[in-house]
Amino acid sequence: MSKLRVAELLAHLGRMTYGNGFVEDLTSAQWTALRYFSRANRFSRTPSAFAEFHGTTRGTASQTIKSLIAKRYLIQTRSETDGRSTLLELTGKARDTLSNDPFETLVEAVGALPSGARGLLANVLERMLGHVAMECGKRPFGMCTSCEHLGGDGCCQEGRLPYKCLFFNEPLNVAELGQLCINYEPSKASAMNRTFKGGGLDLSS
Amino acid sequence: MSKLRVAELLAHLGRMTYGNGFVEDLTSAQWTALRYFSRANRFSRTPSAFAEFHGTTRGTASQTIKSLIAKRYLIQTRSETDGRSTLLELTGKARDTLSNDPFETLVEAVGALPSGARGLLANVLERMLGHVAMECGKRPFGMCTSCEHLGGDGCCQEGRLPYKCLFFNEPLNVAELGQLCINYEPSKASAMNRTFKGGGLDLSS
DNA sequence: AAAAATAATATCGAAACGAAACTATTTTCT
DNA sequence: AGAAAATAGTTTCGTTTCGATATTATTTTT
Repeated sequence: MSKLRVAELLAHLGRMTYGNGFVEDLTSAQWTALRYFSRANRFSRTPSAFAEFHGTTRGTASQTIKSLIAKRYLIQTRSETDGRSTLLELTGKARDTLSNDPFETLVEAVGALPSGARGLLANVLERMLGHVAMECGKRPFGMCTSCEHLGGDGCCQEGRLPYKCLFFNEPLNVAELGQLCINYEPSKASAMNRTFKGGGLDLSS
Repeated sequence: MSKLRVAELLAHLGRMTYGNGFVEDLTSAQWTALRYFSRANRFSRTPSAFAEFHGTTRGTASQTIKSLIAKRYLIQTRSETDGRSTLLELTGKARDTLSNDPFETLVEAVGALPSGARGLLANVLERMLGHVAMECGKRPFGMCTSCEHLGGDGCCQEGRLPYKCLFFNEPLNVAELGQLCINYEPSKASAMNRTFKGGGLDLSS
C-alpha cells in the first residue's frame, strides 16, 4: 500500500465529514468552531486559539464566532487577567445541538473498528499530526494526558488538586485533563509508547 | 483512547493539509481537483464524479474545473460514447505542478511511520471510509485492486489484457488497477483480509 | 515614557458553496 | 417511434469562507 494512498484516504475521510454544511442551520466552519469550544480547555477558548486550530486567520475566525454569538450558540466575555483577550463559552442551546452532531457518523465509524485497531489508530494519527504540524509550523492541539507540561503527583491531599500545568502554572481538575490545549507539547515519555516496538498492538485501551 | 478523540484527530489531520490554499496560485479546492484528475481512471474523470468525490455540487465542481481550464491545468473533451459527458485530462503544466504538491507533507508523515503501521493504517482507513460513505450515502472511491468488479485471470495470453472491469465491461491495463474509480465496490474477499484476525499486523506491505 | 508585540475586530475582493434554473443529450416508458 | 423521465453539464444568485490588510485597545518590552 503506497504512502500516497494512505494520505489520500486521510484527506478524503477528513473532508467527507467536514463537508456536511447547513445541518441544523450551521455551516461546516460553524460546526468546527462549536466542536472546538466544547473540547478546548480554559486556556484555549479564545478567537486566536480557534483560528490556529482551524488553520485560518483571526479575521475569519472572528466572523465565524460572531455569527455563532448572533445565533445564541456562544457567549463572549472579557478575560479578567488580560484585557485584550476574550473567552468563549457554549450556551445550553449549543450543547443541545452538539448532541445531534453530524460528526457522529465519523465517531461511529471509529467505534465500529475491531478492538485493538482503535488505540493503534489513535497513536498513529497523533504521531502523524505531530509530524505534519511540525512541518507546517502549526500547533498539534493535544490533551494534558500526553503533554510535556503536565505536572503533579496525581494524589490529592489536603484539598490540593492532583495535577497542574507547568506551562500556565495552574492547577488542573480531572475533567480538564482530556480537553484540548493550544499549548500542547507532545511528551517524550508518550512518544516512547508510540514506537510500536515489537510490532504488536498498543497498550492504551 | 476515546472514539471522539480518534475522530477529532482524523478530521484535524485532514483539514490541516486541506487548508494550504494559494500555493502555486492554486486554491485548496483546485489542488483537490488536480489531485483527483491525476488519480482517477478514465471512467471517473468527469465533472460529476469529481463533484461526488469532493462532496460538493456539480455546479461548484464546474466552477472549480472552469478555473483550472482557464489556467491551462486541465483540458476538457467531449465523450465519444456519451454526448452529454465530458472527460478531463491533465496538461503537462499540471503534471509539473503536482510534483511540488504541498500535500507532500502528509505523504511524508505517512512515510515516517514505523514499518507495519502504514499497511494497518491503510486497512483501518479504508474500512472507515467505507463505513462513513455508506452512512452518508456517498461513494468510497477506491481502486480496482480491492474492488468487487475486478475480473480476469491475470494472465495475458495472445494479446489479451489480463484484467477487466465487470461493471463497465472494459479491459483494464495494469496502470489502471491503481487508479481511483467512482464505481468502486469494496470486495468481500478484501474485507476478509481486513478483519485483523489474531490482532497481529496486516499482510499487505 | 516610548516602542514593540499581542488580541480582537473590521473591511475588501476572490473563491467556495448550496440551491435553483437551464440546455443538451440519453434512456425509459408506452 | 414518440413522449416522458433521467442524466451531464453549465450558469446564475445570495451567503459564507478566506487571505490580506488596516485599525483599535491592551500588554509587554525597552
